[in-house]
Amino acid sequence: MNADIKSSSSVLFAKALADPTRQEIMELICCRELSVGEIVEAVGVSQPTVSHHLAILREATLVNVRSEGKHTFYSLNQGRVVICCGNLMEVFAPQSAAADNTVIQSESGK
Amino acid sequence: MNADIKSSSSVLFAKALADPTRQEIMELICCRELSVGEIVEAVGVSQPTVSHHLAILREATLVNVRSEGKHTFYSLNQGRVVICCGNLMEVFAPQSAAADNTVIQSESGK
DNA sequence: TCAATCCATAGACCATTATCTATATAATAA
DNA sequence: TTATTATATAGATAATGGTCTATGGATTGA
Repeated sequence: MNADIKSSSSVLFAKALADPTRQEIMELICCRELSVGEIVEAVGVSQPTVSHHLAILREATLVNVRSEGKHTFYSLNQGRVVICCGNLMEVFAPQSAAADNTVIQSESGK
Repeated sequence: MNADIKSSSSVLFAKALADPTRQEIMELICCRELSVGEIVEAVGVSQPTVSHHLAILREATLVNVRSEGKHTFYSLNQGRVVICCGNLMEVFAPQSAAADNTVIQSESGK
């Protein structure tokens, strides 16, 4: 076990969150779909930079993507956030009551 | 609100977790105290590198530190992990049942 | 078909970071 | 005191990462 923590999903998840612009994007699309253009307008960086961040979020399976005509809509995968946070707590807070909470368990096991 | 997400504790937390060596160290000291030398022996990088990683974990208040003679013992701050994960879920998974779990709420409010 | 729009990718550039060696500091032992 | 051990800090180096401009591919409208 624990063969390659380097490519573990926990590291991938943390890396995806380890940038303020990405967290800003995640907040924007947390509870709604936004097109790339709308995200660009909101965060104030260039369109390729936003695409770059979205690619990282995609690779971490943290976003849902939907294409419609010329537009591509992104929304946050909240369930994935819950699963990843649950995994972190299972590994790094096993002695905490929250770490083996049944709600989190059932989410992470789906 | 949301004045400077750049220096937010969520970004600091994610950055602390965004390295495989640091996650390895966190696992090692998750449920016990280890001296710096013991950590060095376990992770296979140089002592200054381990000290560097421990400094980052300290700045994220993710470790408890105790000095005893020549030795310095580190252990993981599990409660902090729970709080930070709870914050992440509140922000990035507000529509999930796990995000406003009472156990997490009481922990993050202490 | 042609032009315009939307988004992704490529490449360059600069900042950050992970790692190392060397050294400083602090505590203990001789 | 002097030597030894344990840890932190400083500085150098190489890799990673965030951002930009330029460009390509796909879709739509004229």
